[in-house]
Amino acid sequence: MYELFFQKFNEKIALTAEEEAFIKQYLTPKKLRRKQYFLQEGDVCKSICLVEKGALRAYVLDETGDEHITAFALEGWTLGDLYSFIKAEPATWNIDALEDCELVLISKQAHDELMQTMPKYETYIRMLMTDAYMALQRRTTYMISLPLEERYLAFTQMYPTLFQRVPQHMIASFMGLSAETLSRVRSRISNRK
Amino acid sequence: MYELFFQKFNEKIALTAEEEAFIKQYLTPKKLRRKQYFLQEGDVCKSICLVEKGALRAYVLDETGDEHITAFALEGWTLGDLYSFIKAEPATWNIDALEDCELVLISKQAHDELMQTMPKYETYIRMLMTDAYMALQRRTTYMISLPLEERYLAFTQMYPTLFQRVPQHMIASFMGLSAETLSRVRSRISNRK
DNA sequence: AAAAACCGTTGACAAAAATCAACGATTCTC
DNA sequence: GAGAATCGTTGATTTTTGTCAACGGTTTTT
Repeated sequence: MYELFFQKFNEKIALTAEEEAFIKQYLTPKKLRRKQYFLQEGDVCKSICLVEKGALRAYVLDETGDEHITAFALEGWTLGDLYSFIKAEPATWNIDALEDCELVLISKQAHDELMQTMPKYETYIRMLMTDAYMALQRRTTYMISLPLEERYLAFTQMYPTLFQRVPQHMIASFMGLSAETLSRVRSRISNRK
Repeated sequence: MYELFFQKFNEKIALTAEEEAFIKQYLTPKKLRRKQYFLQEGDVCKSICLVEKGALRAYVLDETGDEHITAFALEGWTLGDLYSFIKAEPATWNIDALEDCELVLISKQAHDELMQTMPKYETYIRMLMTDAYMALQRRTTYMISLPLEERYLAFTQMYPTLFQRVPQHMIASFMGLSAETLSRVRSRISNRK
């Protein structure tokens, strides 16, 4: 159990068997069926999760009830409404399962205790945050600076697995486009080759 | 010297006078005249900086030579091309001074040594990253989910000082809009009141 | 196994944003 | 202090994107 969680951890910071056992005490497994919520808007995000199996998406609803996808998570990725998790305020994001999922949960309490007692955990979180920030920065830079077709190609290269696995209208939403526009962007790209 | 740097640090993690003195050894002051570069695309970002006085902007150039502003920094903010800084790869961002500036620089080497030797520094950086990530996440969420007028108002509230201090066409660029469109958005907002 | 929901694409049209040009009013620069 | 550059706005036009509707082909649900 928790294979991917510790694989990802060890890629950043090597852990001894004892350290792994220590951390395991703070983790909780959770299974989620397709379409089930991991988090609903208004609730406090009490845990962040790592995806062992399956796929999640995060989205916000606008005033007309339309969904706008803000993030995805596939195997090995970590997801949560970070603002809500850190500040213990109501979440603005909804997170639900695109496929049946196996998750590893770290509760806020577990997170705080690990942060206090285990320097390696803090280092891991720091590195995770740094990587997440760099990735989001790149996404944002592409959003404002690349024309649509280049942006789509850049995103494809940034998240190749994701784009194969997730319906295109969700990719469109993630990019801030209508499904029809993305479909036309794709057809323009294939015509120009 | 370094007043704002240590003020910001102490807001997160309280430092003793000895600890401040220790950190000071790793810092370098730098003055920058308006329009001077802090970083140019293609160079490796060897330092991140905290702004003691003045204002910076970061931008990328597209294939037609147009600028797209990716970030600003006012007094107390930290800025750099993080990806380039961490990975020691050529920067994709340009950073220059919008006003005459006084900066505090942390070189990559200083950063790495502090990270190794001083747990409080790592904690500070972790918190800085976390805050930066949450802020960027909010910006990204607004970008894809809010209609233009609401987005502008949300950004105004998110960065009130910035919006007073920086020319509007740069705000437009930061939001991924043309200057003319932002001007019209603003006039629509004032007319509806 | 049948019905329902979902998916991606296309066409016609409407709405939104970019572009180009011009203007007066600062503000910088020399 | 004069000339040049920058700034924000507005109008006219073009381009881009969203919206609405329809379709055939999946996949899900029951």
